[in-house]
Formats: sequence, structure tokens, C-alpha cells
Amino acid sequence: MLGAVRRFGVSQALRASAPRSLSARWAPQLLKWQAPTSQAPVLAKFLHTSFPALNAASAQVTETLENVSQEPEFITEFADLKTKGLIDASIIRNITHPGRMALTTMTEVQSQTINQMLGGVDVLAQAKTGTGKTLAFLIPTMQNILSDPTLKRAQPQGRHRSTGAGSSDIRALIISPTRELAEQIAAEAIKVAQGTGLVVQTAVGGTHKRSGLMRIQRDGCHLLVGTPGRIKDILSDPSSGVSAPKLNTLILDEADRLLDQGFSQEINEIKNLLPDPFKVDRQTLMLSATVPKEVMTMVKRTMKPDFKFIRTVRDDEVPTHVRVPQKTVFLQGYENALPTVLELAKTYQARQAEDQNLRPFKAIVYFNSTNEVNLAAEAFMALRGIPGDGRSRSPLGRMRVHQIHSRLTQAARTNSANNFRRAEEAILFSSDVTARGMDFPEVTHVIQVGPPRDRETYIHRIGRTGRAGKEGEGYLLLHDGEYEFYQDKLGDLPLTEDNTLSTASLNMARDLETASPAAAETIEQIKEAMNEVSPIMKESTYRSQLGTMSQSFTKKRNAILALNNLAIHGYGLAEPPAVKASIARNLGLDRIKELKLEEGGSFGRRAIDPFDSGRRGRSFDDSPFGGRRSSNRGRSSHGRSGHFGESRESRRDSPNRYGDAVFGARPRY
DNA sequence: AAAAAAT
Repeated sequence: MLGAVRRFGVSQALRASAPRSLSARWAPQLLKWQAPTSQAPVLAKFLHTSFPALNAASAQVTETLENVSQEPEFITEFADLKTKGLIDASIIRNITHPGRMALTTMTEVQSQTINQMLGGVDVLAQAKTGTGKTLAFLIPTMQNILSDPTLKRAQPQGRHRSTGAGSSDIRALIISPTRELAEQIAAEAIKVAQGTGLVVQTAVGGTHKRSGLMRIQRDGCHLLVGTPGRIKDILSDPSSGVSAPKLNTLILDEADRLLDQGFSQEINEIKNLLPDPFKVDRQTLMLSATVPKEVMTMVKRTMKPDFKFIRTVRDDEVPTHVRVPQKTVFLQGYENALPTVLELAKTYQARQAEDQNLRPFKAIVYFNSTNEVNLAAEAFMALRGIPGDGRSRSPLGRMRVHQIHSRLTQAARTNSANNFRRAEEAILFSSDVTARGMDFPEVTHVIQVGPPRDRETYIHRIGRTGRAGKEGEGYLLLHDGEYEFYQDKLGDLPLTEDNTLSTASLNMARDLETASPAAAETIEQIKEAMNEVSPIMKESTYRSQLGTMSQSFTKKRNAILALNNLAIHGYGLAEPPAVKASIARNLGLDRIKELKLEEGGSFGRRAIDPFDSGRRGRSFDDSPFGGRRSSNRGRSSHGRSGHFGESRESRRDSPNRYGDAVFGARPRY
């Protein structure tokens, strides 16, 4: 609105933006008021306060006007921000010094937004993944705080302690949809703030609330970074001593996520705990790689009417990087998924051994449920105890295996994230906790098993690779029965079909004799590893997948058939697990005869939560055995009974290996 | 039955 008033004068801006409800009584009078341009901010504020409904309409005007407007001169070097007196010298030193962050040139988002954000206007910034959005909002936010002459900076005192800053002087609140992303933003903020006297604190769930509060009370806080639940908890707790009466900046990272169904209510509750924006002027900044149309109403409701929508992704452009070739692989069945992941790892490792220019294999494998992540991670961990191809000790060589999802303890999650961040050659099995914003350096592959729930999720997941100008590749592993879902959700994205992976297209119930030795070996290894995984976990995973697959498959019956094949040929279960009749009914699956129902009504066997069966709190990363499973490895490699006692060779030669006898009529354990 | 997020 403010922009519109500045450019076109009061009357024209009003004519363009006045909603019907307003025009009847007020608009004619307002239109008569030819305010001088200098009055524009006052007018805009008055209109905003008096007619909240004006928000939506006026913001739209600003947005369209932005496309017409001339862009001012852009600064592209960090050093120039200092020489032009725009940004504090310590901040710029932290960014540019070779021993610190060692950056010289700004990215496109950075040079387009920093100046605007310094001016205090609300900004919604959309830019591709991995292009430095965090720094883009941290720099102007810190500068704006430092520009206040009344600011009490922290004074260094002793080794880790400092004093001077208060716990009720939060100037900027940064909200993130996941705990790990909040931690990552805080870590970057601390680097940028070094030597400025600004104090950065975090507030996330899964940590001790009291010790976090004590840190804030002891050292003070100017920028608080956190997740919605804990931030709300702290700000609404009068005994915490933490408050933000002078809050000037509210930042929503991954804004579209925070404004959608699951989060928007909590964000509103947080806003209600903050000072009235008409008494304490507040800048709102929102950032994301994706801004679906549906969230624009929420964006406009949260921002001032004159907000700027700055996009470095053109409207007609697909918001993924061309540097990241993206392939869709249609699997013979979901039982082919893990063999395919292993094949991708092995073939890349083999290429990398020949080509010094290739980086080590560092992959994130995404699944749609926590159970699938856990199952895959357990299987791959077990793989490390299986004799490898040729001379190597395991099929994975020296590759480390990590997993991360919400049902691990926070300590285990943090460990996984840190270990994977530092790892050279590793594979991270992950839920969508890491899909947004996480910056793991040098990720070479993003592999998605099953279709992402929506287009945005796909874009953010693929954005974990190809960051900061680096290369990367993406794979999406799907079932034929999901073709329509795929076309519908991801049809316009630059995916090309790939059928070069031999373990992807094998029929695991039939074709093993005709398979290449390498493919057969890979499948054998996964099968053997899968035997190490508890059947309880497999059954829970099956039940988890019912919900997602019955939605992504065009025909529900095909989803069940695919899932049953996965249970038998992939998980090695003797038969598909039974499901509660009530659940089958809820999913609209009760007429599908291939879905096995539990008997005995409400007295049927209760589903057991694998996370409650003794493994809670002990991930691979925080186990005392240095990431190796300590369980029955020794026992399992010798003295097996029945099928599993046979040598790998004899099994490979046996006919009908993938019939129902493959894993034995009765699974071990 | 399906990510995430306060205890």
C-alpha cells in the first residue's frame, strides 16, 4: 500500500485497492483527500488499522506494481556493505574473513533483499534452495538491532560468561518448523554476531526447558531462534523472566510451512504474546523456496499492507536447480527399493574409485513414515556386518549409516545431524524432518522412496543437494500404480524416466536366475540384512504404509497387492500382517479381500509400537558401540537353521528362491 | 494408518 501510495498518489492507490465493503461508505470521502506523498506512511498505517480487510487487496496491488517498478542499484560484494556504511564492520569481517565464513560475493537473494530489509519494510523472499536465505535475513536484522543507540550489548566477562544484555530484551524472533533447522540457524547467527555484543539463544523442544531459560537469564538474549511450541511455552510463562517488549523483527523461515494447517494456529498464538505492532513497530520477514498460492492469504494477513514480495525465481520457472539432474525410477515393486538404493551406492562408489573428480557418495534417502526410515536404517546397519563384494569388509565399504526422524530422542537426532554433516561418505535415512532448510555439505544424492506428499516437499527434499553452486543428483523411486498421483503432483517438474538400474526392474519372485551376478548379489545382501530386522518393526511399517500407499495408488487394491509383495519379498515376512477391521474401514479398504484382517474384534492382537520395544532413546549414533549394532551378529552369521544356514552360493542356485520359501516358511527370530 | 511440533 505504502509503495502504491508513493508511486501513484493516494486516490489512484485507493481506487485500485479499496474492497467493496469499504467503498460504499468511506472510499468516496477518502478519495477526496489528496494527501501529500510525505503523508503516505501515516495514511497507510491509518488505513491498515481501520480496515483490516484492506490488507489483502492492497498487498496484491503492491505485488503487481513491483513488477513494473525500477530496481534500485544493487550491491553485490559483502565488503561494499561495510564501505558504504550500511553494515557493522564486525559483521562483515565475520562473513568475509578467510578464517571465518570466507564469503566475498552475495547471492542473488542476498543482494536483492538485504538493502530492502534494512529499510524496515516487511519482506516475503522466495529464492531457490541453498542460495543463502539465512544470511540474507540475519545481516539486516542484526544491523537494525545494532542501530539502536539504547541497545545494551553483552560485555565479555570470563571465559564463557558475559553480562550486560537482559533476558527481557529480545529484539528478533526467528521461527523454524524443525528443531534441527533452528539449531542450524542459531549456529550461523552466532558466527555472524561474533564480537558485536549481540546474544543469540535457541528455544526448541526435546531439550531441558530449565537449562535453556537459565542460559537466557544468565547471558541475556537479543535474537531468539526456535520452534513454535517451545517459543510459545517460554513467552507465555510469566515466571520465565523472558519477554520481548521491544521486539522489532519477526522472522518466519520456511514461511509457507509455518503458515499452513499444522502450524498457523501456533504462530498466531505466538503473535498474540508479542507487543502490539502499532505500539512497537515490527518488521516481519518471511522466507521460503516455495510459496504456493494457497498461503498468500495467510501471508497478507500477517504482513503490513506495503510488504515487498521479492522473488529470484521467475513465475514461469521451475523452482529446482538445473544443476541437479532428476530421475524417476519405476520399480517392479517396493521390494526393489532398498536393493536399488544399494545398487546406486555401489555403482557410484565404483565410478568414484576410478574418477578422482567425483566426490564420495553422500546420500539422503527420504521415506514417508518414521517406521520406514527406521526399518531401512536397521537393514543397512546390518549390511555392515555382511561380507562384502570382493575385498571390502562389507557391501557398503567404509560408508557410515545414520537415521533421523521425530521419534528418536532429541540427543540422537542432533547426533545424527552432526555426524552426517561432518561425514565424508555416508547415507542418511530420513523422514521429512530434514527436508527443509538443512544444510549438509557435499550431498551427492537425494533419493526419495515413494512419492512425496506434495510438490513443495519434493522441491525442498531435492534442495538438500546442489547447494551453494555444487552438483548433485536426484532419484525418485515409485511404483507403476502411482503414475497418476505422480503426474498430478509432480507433472511439471524436470524429471526424466530412468531404467538403467538393474535391481529396480527385476521381479524378485521370479527373475533372479536371469539376473546379472552383480544384481543378484545386491539383492541377496539386502535379503540377508533384512533378516536381522525385528518382525515387529516390519509389521508396524506395513501398517504405516497402508495409509500413504492407499492414497498414492490410483486403485486401492493395487496398493494392497504391492504392499503384500513388499511384506513377503522385501521384508521377508511369511505372510502379510493383519490389520484392524476398523482401520481398514477408515481407509476404505474393507472390501479388498487381499487385506488380511485381525480376528476376534476388539480382542484382536494389539499393534506393538517398535519404538517402545526397548530401542527408544538408543539410536545407532548414541549407542555405546560406536554406531555398530551389538545384537546377535555373531549368532546370525553362524548356526542358522533351515534356509538361512545355507551358503550364499547354494541359495543362489536353488530354484524358486523368491517363492514363498525364500525367507523360510517361518521367519527367524 | 500417514512429517512436524510442548510436557
